[in-house]
Amino acid sequence: MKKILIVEDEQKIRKVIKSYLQDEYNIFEAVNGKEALSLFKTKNFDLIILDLMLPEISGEEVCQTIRQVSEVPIIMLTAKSSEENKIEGFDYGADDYLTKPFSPRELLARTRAILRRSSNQNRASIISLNRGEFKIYPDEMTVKKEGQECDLTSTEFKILMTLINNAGQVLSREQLADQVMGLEFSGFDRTIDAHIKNIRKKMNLDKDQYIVTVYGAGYKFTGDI
Amino acid sequence: MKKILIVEDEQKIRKVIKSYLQDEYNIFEAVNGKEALSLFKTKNFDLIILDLMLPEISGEEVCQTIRQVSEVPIIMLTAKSSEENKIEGFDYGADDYLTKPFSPRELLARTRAILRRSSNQNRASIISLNRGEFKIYPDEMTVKKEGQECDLTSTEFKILMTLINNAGQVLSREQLADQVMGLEFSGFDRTIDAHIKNIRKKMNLDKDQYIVTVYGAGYKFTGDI
DNA sequence: AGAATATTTGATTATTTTTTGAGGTGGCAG
DNA sequence: CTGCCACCTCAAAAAATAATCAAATATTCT
Repeated sequence: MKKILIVEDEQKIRKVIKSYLQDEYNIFEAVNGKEALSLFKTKNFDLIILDLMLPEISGEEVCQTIRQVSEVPIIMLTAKSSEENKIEGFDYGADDYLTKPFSPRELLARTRAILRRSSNQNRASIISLNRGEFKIYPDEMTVKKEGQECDLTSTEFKILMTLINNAGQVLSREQLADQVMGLEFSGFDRTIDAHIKNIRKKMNLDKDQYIVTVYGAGYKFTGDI
Repeated sequence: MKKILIVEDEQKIRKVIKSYLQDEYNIFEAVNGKEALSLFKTKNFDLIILDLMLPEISGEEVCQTIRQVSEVPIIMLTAKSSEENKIEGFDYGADDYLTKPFSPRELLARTRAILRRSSNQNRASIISLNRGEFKIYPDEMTVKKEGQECDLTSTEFKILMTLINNAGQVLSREQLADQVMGLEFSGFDRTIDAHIKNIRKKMNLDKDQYIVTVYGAGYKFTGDI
């Protein structure tokens, strides 16, 4: 889960932001610039949401300090509404700006957009199995066997990708369910089995080809990628 | 090194932009529309960054004039006050737009994105589908099926173009909404569905023709372009 | 301002996927 | 070899998601 640092002195605003982001992200909080900078040194955040108006060290300073050593995306929250101030403020190296009062939903949308952009830079490329017999296109969510589309559902595809991304490792049904359906999923073991069955059937795999059942433990992906 | 032309009357902004782009690109500057057009005639730019609000000749005019003879990517800068005009910006043939005050880092990110895209595939001015059954005219925002105009609205057209520009890739409803209605849009998912329905109806498409629903994920454009 | 268009929305229906439970299968330890 | 337990399969139920529609808003045009 991606880690986001919220730097905001007003507790109320911090809380609202947190409530909107915590379902998708791992939230850390700092109430002033000093705390922010010391937290920043200890963790690798994926995004920083930074209030401009902070006690002691200002948001601008925090932003500039961080920029000297890191390219982490920064969204700045500014209370100054006059356009003049914003233009002056826009060169501290932030990636985006929101003027208070802002809509938390918009903040969420911008957060997603920025994180998408930064994760898009190393976009997953085509995965080829068995010298081209299978081709997997992560962006397109498709799998082809000898040019013919296998038509996996999104859950099936996610399970397959999880196995591939952890190739060689045995993943328990629980680990797979956590990854694919989310932690709150509390269904039966057989759910994963059913999906695995469908994947094997749709990709026409033998039971020991690529997706191997590890008796008493789970499944693992084997074979050259 | 790729050549970028910045057309902006405010020196301060021009300077900031230049400082962010000059490491990677060869920067040229114009302070008004006239200068821009005359520079444009002498050099083959890879990208033009164009302020909408210019003295003498407006940014829109500059954009239209350039578009009459060239497919060079254009990023438009628009002032917050004319936010309603954003949509029109696309009509003038801009490839992307940023609202002032904007973040220079975001401009850099979009610049890289656009140049990466345009180096891969120089977009045709007319897109033909299924050996001419459909013809799409991006500049005119029209789609014809066997010569007959399909009469898409601008939102519908933009959704279609977004899908085509990312052909093969699955785009979530949120991504589509971000691209087409902007990040501040916070409406319901069904909005996109409704537009897709209209596009399919107006273009008389089957559900698996070109615009494919990817259950649980979004939509994608498939088929030869 | 009023009409015409376009967009958004909420409700309803339709569709697809996911989950589930039961029964069958087969490996593995004793 | 035998029985147990984990796994596989299947099909039906349940849940999730998408399509469609009509009405409410918003926008644009005249």
